[in-house]
Amino acid sequence: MKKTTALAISITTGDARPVFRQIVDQIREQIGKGNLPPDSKLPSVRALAMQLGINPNTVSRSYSELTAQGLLGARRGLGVFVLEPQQQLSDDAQQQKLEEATKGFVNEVMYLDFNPQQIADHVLAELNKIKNR
Amino acid sequence: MKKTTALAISITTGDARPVFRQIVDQIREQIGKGNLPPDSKLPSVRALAMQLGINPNTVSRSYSELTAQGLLGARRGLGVFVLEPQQQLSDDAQQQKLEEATKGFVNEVMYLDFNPQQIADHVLAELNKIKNR
DNA sequence: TTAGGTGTACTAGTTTAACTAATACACTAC
DNA sequence: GTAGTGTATTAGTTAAACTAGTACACCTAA
Repeated sequence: MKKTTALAISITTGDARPVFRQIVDQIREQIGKGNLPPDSKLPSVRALAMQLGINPNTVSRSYSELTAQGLLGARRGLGVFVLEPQQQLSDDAQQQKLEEATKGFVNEVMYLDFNPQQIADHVLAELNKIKNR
Repeated sequence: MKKTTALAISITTGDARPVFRQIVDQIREQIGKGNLPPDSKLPSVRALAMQLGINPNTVSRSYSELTAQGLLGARRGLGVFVLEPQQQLSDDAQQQKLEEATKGFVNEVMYLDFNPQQIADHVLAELNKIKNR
């Protein structure tokens, strides 16, 4: 039987993001870094809920969102697994997503005392840390 | 007497961001693009509230936040003005802000079918559009 | 001095998203 | 049949966001 991979995530009180969003973001990050390879099994919604001290429905919501994004696959009676990377969005939708994300990011960093090249280099460095690219 | 600069912003229903946050972000963007040069006068909280169909307290909240960020200066009886750019954050706080913003951005774009260089180039292009850098 | 326009602050109420709790059902492997 | 798994629903609570109303302090022009 498939062994569950430990999930090194936590909830931060004071984080502006809702709890379910924090879970979504951290799991994406773990997958992106290769700490959760395809086919690995995640903790059950009840187990992760106990680990994080939250309600199983909240965990289920996070898993549902990641499933909708194509990162996870859930099977009743069996559990939740990391999927092989597969693209859910059309080319247009991806371009739009990139535009939107970039706009938000630029809005956050535009007034910092870094020049554009420094910021772009920093983004490139962080992206290059993601193993599966 | 100083003339009020028209403010080309709007509220988007369905946007996940709260209304006051949308206003903050759009004013930052207008300033960043040079559409609101230093010393220009923004609409009063009552006028902008009417323009956007929201409560003056909500506008006041947005203006307060931008004032705290050092982008705007408010004077009772006179109005709200764009300030000369000045840095509010220490070097460490700026570095931290860049790390945090980059992490969020990377989380959003990591699974798109673009390579790191493409994404970094796109960020650089958007940053170079901001005139005051 | 007054009127009109400006920002700021407070109280009270409403709305809505997020979360919890409980429960029940469907699926799977043993 | 049992234990463990995901999924869904209902009901309740909490807190953030927003509105409405009101009042006060400041500023300029007349």
